[in-house]
Amino acid sequence: MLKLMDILDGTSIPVGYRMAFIINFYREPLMRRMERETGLIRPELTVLMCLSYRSGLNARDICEITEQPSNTVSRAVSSLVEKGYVTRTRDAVDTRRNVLAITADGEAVHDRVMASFAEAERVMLETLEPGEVEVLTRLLDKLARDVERWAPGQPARAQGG
Amino acid sequence: MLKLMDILDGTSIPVGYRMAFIINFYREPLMRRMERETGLIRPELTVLMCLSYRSGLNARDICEITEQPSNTVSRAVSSLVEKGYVTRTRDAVDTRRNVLAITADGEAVHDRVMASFAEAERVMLETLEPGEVEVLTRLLDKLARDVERWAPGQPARAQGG
DNA sequence: ACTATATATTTCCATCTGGAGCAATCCCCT
DNA sequence: AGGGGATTGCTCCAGATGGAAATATATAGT
Repeated sequence: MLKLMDILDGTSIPVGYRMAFIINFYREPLMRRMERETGLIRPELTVLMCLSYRSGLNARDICEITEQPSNTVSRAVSSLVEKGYVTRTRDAVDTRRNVLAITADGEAVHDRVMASFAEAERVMLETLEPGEVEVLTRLLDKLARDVERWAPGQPARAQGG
Repeated sequence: MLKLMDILDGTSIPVGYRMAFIINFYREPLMRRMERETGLIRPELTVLMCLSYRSGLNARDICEITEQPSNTVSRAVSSLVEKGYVTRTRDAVDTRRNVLAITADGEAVHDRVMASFAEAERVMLETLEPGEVEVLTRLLDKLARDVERWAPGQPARAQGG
């Protein structure tokens, strides 16, 4: 059966296409499962990840870290507050700010989701030798670290997964 | 400045996350530029790519090749027909079918878009040694070819880029 | 103190996208 | 020939998402 992968085989974007292809089959199903099982959607996970890494950020900080638009972050935060995964308290000094913090429930769901992603990655990488995984990681890291140079100015969109 | 990449550094999904990160900064800006400059959106490019590779497919074929839902393909085809990039003619034998073909204009815009993607990839890969690019391509291909084993049953969503 | 500007967050609106279901057509079997 | 199920393509609707504008608050300059 003809698959997109075969069509792409002949194109002049061997790396970009394979990566896009792999990510489509890695991230999207995981996102769907996360949504089904936890009710979280992508921007919400992104916010949880940021707050899990560093509590006390505000929405603006998260916008800058993740390069997501402010309305997306705002919605995600509101939803997470409703769900009890995040607390939002007005900053006494600058009352424009809302200081955000992850709750114990939020940490729990975050850890659960991340563990399932890790497991999916483990399965995906079973095809490769340990040495190959190491090389792949190193090369991807090199590209990712260099993003400022090659990314066309404007940032990306969705994160997570 | 703290970036998502730094947060991800500590997670247990080193490969998936770096790939997602890279793709976000590679594909999404290219898609935006394509939309701005040619008026095409992602599913439309996907259809053009299929028809450029093999003319005479119908919408169902494209659904199966790209694993996109039928309504997405249907919309893309209608839009492409309106734009003059694709022709749609009822199959005389099976009048349920619409036989699709790419036009000269369609080929032209397809080639233009793909060339710009290739150029972006070239720039992105400048960081790596030629040998590294080769290794990276080989490893990604290994993963992509193995997708049936590790992908969680249900397919992905967006293609292109 | 007052105005102008900057910043944080939210709201409004338009678009993209997928799921479910529908209408037309075809194919197989009797 | 005709009925039942499969196949093709499309429409309806709901959700996710971003751009731009609106709102509220803070800060700087005079």
